[in-house]
Amino acid sequence: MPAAVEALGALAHKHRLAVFRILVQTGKSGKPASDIAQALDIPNSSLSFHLAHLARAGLVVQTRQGRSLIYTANYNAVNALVAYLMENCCEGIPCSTDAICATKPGLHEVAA
Amino acid sequence: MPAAVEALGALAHKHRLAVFRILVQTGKSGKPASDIAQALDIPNSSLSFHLAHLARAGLVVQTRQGRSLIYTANYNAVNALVAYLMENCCEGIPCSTDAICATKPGLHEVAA
DNA sequence: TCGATATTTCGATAATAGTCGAAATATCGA
DNA sequence: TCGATATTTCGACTATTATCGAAATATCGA
Repeated sequence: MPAAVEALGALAHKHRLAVFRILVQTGKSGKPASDIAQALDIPNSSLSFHLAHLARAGLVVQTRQGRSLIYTANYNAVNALVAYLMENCCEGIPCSTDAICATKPGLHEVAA
Repeated sequence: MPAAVEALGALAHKHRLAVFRILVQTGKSGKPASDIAQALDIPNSSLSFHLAHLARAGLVVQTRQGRSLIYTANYNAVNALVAYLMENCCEGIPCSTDAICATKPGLHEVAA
């Protein structure tokens, strides 16, 4: 799963991790790039680079709304990542494998 | 939490992710460096670099056993990472925050 | 269509990370 | 103590990633 390396690499940066956490906390309504840039206080071109990185890894989804591009966290990507990390954990000793968030019907589902 | 960036960065590499997953699957008994090197087919010096990276990030723990150094996965580090990623998720809409593995009393606990 | 707003792409530069052979360190058994 | 085994540290090189200003693209309202 080279996708897992890409997702982890996308999160392994101060600014990108901050962006992702903001979007996780915001929920399915998402935030425009401008709001995020203001929150982080970095140049637009730098933010754009990081948003593209997160999107390429499937961790965020971009949708246009007028002149703004709205970014939303993809919770399922995190679930998949954790499932992959913990796959066949611990020589068969039972572990919780519950999804962290978002995959239960009726709760804030986001396209995978 | 710069520790989260460090942990994510430690996992964001083909070889280190493979090492970590092997140790997750091995459980608390752990594996010596030599076994891991053989499984991955990379030079000792390269593996040593990656193991040190994982250890620095708190994802694996090293203990000596004779001439061998045994490495063990630290499940709690992953739990902490996921908790941090999903903190205050989704504008208060309820989410599962169960630990993935290893923090329940009686099940394969590893020092944090 | 034009000017303003929102965001991305480009290009150059600076910084960090990965690779691997060779030498160093630690432990063991004889 | 000595030779063998297990692993790490060092050093030099290459490759990848981050940064940010300036120019390009997309959308809107008038």
